[in-house]
Amino acid sequence: MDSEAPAKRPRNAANTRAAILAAAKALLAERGFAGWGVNAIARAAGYDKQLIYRYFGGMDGLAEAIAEDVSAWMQTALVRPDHSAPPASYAEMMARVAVALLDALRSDPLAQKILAWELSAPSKLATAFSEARGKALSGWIARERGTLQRPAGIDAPMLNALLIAAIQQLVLSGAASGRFLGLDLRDDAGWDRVRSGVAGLTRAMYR
Amino acid sequence: MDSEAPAKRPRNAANTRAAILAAAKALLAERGFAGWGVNAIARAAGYDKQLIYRYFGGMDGLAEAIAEDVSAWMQTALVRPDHSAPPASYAEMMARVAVALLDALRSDPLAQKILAWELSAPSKLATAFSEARGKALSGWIARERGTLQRPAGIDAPMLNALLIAAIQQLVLSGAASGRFLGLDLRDDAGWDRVRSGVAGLTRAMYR
DNA sequence: GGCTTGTGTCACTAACCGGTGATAGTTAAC
DNA sequence: GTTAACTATCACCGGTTAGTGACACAAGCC
Repeated sequence: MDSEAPAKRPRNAANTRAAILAAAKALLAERGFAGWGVNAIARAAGYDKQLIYRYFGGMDGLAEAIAEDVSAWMQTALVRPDHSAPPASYAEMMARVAVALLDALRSDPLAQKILAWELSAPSKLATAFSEARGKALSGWIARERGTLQRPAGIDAPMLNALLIAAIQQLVLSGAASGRFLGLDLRDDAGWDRVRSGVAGLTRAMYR
Repeated sequence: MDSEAPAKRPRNAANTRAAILAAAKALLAERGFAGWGVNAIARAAGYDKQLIYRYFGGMDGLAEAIAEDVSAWMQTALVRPDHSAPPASYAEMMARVAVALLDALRSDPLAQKILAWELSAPSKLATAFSEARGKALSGWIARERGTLQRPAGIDAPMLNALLIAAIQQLVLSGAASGRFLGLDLRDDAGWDRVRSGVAGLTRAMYR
């Protein structure tokens, strides 16, 4: 019976730091940034909040650590699946990138919460993440583009920004309320419609 | 010298109610929903928070009152300026609607904060406002469309939703951080670029 | 053995939050 | 003038927050 023993954990600063970081990320992904603070995180991690100050220097440092973490993950996540045929045109390439971004965002509640945070309040985590995301995205597009000709006479960066903005907004709205204007974003059928809409829109842009 | 007199205000329930409502809206528009609560609102309005409970039944009622207020305003705000020529094509119509929506949203911090709130947490104010906004928008488009032919073979509601989603996201990002991906949204030059991008995109959609 | 360093917990503060009951002051009806 | 209803304020409650100082314990070093 070890039910009475206070569960002697081995003391290890690295492990503890990682556990706090994981708990902070999980809490942010689950419940968003409302009520995201030292008390809740320490409680969820099972450690005293004092350790958040000791290992991260407070919430700001913790937020930075999360931003680094997520950014690093994103750099590796945004890649074309091996051996898939390279895109035949700029329009085709952007259509693929857009749909891939949509699916990646939709399956990542943590990124959603950070994006929503970005829109609600300027913060260290938000801006750091925003810049990292921008770099990862443009690097991804540049890699995918390869030697493809960018269409002439068109403000392609602007159109791409509009496309990505639309995707972000739809993912955030879908996660928050399950719909956007008339669209039903609660099940895969709705998202299939969005995917084909995004693909069609991209081709129309660069036709 | 009335500097010592406690500024005897005439007692008037209607005035007080309006003052509280105005303070609540102003506070929400300025600082967003973080820290938006009875204490801050009562302090800003210059009345005791008890009156919020008496006149609105609490924060929920106050939020509903704001939603009604903003919805009513929106119904009247989304109209084509008098005597402007009716649009010649569906594409032209949607381009105008999109740019008008962009400008309207951009000049309304309160609507921005409510939209951002919608994305962060489901709430009565958010959902009520969301539905009202949807109705106002579709009504507006229907009115503007008049007898124009909707393009065939195209999922127009989907494309319009993407367009509006992009606009919303850009306005929110611009207000929060002044930029989106590579775009600079801090001054009118950046927004001019967005406007022409939106107009071009709309025409490309419905070409 | 003793001692230092690192790890983790506890207890406490001051400030804020939403919410409520009692009370004072004003107005209006009678 | 008296009384009743309305308007507004105050003082407090329990709970939560961020942040800090003091303490207990473990590991390793000498």
